[in-house]
Amino acid sequence: MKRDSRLSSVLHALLHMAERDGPMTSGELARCLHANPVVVRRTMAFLRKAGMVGSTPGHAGGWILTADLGAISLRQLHEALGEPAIFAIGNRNETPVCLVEQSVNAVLDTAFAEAEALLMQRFEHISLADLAADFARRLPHAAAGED
Amino acid sequence: MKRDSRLSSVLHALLHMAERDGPMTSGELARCLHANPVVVRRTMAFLRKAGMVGSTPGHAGGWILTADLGAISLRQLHEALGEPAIFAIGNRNETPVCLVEQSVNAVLDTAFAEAEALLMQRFEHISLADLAADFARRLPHAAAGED
DNA sequence: TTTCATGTAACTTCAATTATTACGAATAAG
DNA sequence: CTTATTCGTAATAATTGAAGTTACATGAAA
Repeated sequence: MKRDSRLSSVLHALLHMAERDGPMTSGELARCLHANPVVVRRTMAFLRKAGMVGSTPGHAGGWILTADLGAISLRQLHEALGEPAIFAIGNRNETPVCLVEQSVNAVLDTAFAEAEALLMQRFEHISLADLAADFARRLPHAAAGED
Repeated sequence: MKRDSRLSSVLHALLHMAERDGPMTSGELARCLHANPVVVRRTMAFLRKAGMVGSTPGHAGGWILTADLGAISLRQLHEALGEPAIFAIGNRNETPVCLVEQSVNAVLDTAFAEAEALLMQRFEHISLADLAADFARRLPHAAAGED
């Protein structure tokens, strides 16, 4: 299965945008992410709908942050992306008639729900500002290194 | 992405086997699971390698449990299946040069690792016997209903 | 008006499980 | 011994959703 890396991508993109004065184009972001510009636009469109970024076409256009780094949590980003499925493991049949399978589903659902709740709780308390701070700690007082 | 339902499948299969005196054929299990007999054999082969079930070919052959229900935990089953990826979400690049992306990966890895640890802890303490007990509670003292 | 850049639609590619077909090997019944 | 049954496994398609690609329309600024 191919894993969804959009959350990882937008975090990377937003942090690069935060270190930039003007807008960044899809092409520039794509080069940072080693990705495709169309995919970048497609993914960033989700964040635009959520009011986190803005885009302007034409000369000197591109993408800019429209919210404070401290006001954007990983959870909000996950939601902005449409809350994609977190787990690659799931029930074979979500609405079984078989009582045995109902027991199996109930037990697995409970365990996965607990794990998801923990993850969302963590995501809730991590903001882009936290990530930026972590990045600053990694900088060995060299010039801001791009990728 | 297509979700992996093998853990769910083998739980369902093992519980049906537990309620049976003799062996169950791949065809019978496939009918229970609404699945394909070849897929059943392929999946059950993992559990055979782990010593949880046995198979015999030919007349009156099929699959039998070779371990106690209380001795098989969800965690052991997950391991027997080769510990497939749990999350459908992941980093875009696992070995980034970019310091920004390293921060992103570190933060996400930590959160996902915590969620995985919780899930594995739950799996460790849930046995097939627990599932069988849950199933018994669901039975409205009707005849053992098959699917 | 020309040039960038976004906005999208319409594909193709990719990855991993699941499904299907086919055939060989082993076991037990007759 | 022959036959029916059942597992073992290889080879190939179907499936699903993200990611990549191509193409073109739209909008903004020089």
